[in-house]
Amino acid sequence: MKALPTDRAIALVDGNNFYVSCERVFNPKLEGKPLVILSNNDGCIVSRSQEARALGIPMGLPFFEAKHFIKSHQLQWLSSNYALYGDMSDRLMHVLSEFATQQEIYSIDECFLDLSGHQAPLTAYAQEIRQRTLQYLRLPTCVGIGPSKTLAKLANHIAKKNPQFTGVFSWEACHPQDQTDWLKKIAVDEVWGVGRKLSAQLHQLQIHTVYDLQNTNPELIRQRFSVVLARTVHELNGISCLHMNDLKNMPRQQQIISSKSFGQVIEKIELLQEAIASYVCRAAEKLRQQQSTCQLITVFIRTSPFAKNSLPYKPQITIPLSIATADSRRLVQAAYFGLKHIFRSGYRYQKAGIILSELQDQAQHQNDLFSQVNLQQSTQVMQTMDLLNQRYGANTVTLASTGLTAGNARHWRLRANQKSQNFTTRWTEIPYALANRHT
DNA sequence: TCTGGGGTCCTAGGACCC
DNA sequence: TCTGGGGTCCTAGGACCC
Repeated sequence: MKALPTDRAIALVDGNNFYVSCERVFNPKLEGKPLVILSNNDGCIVSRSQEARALGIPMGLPFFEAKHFIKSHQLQWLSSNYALYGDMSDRLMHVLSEFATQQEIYSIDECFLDLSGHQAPLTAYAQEIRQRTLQYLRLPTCVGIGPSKTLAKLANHIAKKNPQFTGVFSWEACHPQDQTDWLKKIAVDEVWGVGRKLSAQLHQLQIHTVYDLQNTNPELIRQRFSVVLARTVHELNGISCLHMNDLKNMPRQQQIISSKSFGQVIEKIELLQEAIASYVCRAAEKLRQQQSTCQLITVFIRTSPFAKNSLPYKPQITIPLSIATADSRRLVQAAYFGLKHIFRSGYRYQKAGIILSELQDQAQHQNDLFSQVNLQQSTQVMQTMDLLNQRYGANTVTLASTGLTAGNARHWRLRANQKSQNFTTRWTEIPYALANRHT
């Protein structure tokens, strides 16, 4: 039994049931009730309150399989409201940023903080962090602290599952024998980077607990699996291999995806075209926001993987662009070209999407000598479009190809039957008392 | 009837070249 | 006509994450 090193300290802070908590901030009536938040299309359950978990509702469950709880246990449900969660996330990250010199935002509801060099005990400091987010934003959080990111994640898991720690667990504050006990108690599939497939294979090698994996030769793991899992073994031993990517040295995003399931299956290419065009427009807007251009666009369409009595078909095609671009019109053109190639009639399509990749910095843009495209004009048109949409709301101006059919008639539109208001991002929807103050 | 969306990284294998 | 190995680059697909 050897103690984990203490020279480095990384904290993982994350919001408890983040989406649920965001909704409860603005609707306290939801407090103490079983509540679930649904994915796009009201398809799956993506966030559950403690009370909903207690009913045995697992993460990711298709909503229709949980609907009976609405009657039997007054289960409350909401469609997801990403504008709200995104905005609350920004606020949370800002509050947390004040507690460390280095912060890496890892997902909408969690970030790493580098606490190396801080005075022990770190658990007290972590409690302070929790108090602050609760006081400023009414968002409950948990904190896990360890010498590597992987151990910090694991510590966070322990903090969350064991109420006696009141939301904070730190390896450094833990006796070496207790450290070992925890590692022996936790299943290997809880480790960050070990998913379903890997854990099944690890079980075959008699590696069942975190402790087992920690004490396997990383070289052997590298040969049998990959460098990624070997790195995880090092991390579990307190040797930090995954470094902090804070905002300053954040690598640029490498691809932008926009895809969605349809409200109902569609069979006509015209409707697919509308959907694809609107996905391209959204992705291209993101592309311009980060001041990039792209060189490749991938289009994919697919039938439902769950449909029992129809053939599966899920083609995709990647179209190279002669010049890197961020012009929605050119991207839509290319996407249509691809769609025509892969489309086959007679199938019931349930989902489509596009991926922009080979992203480049707009500044390094190279124009093709032989191209007829007037770059400057293209940039101006796109800038104007983005500006109008920013000022007057999304989709004020868009390409005709995204469908001129009146709103609800668009078959491919999402279902979102029960969405809360945009409490923090739209003047017209912020809570009354607050709105009054500003008028 | 109803089953999410948006990312990252790595690897194996094919094409091509010398 | 027969016959080789090694390197690089690219892509598709798989695994993982939230």
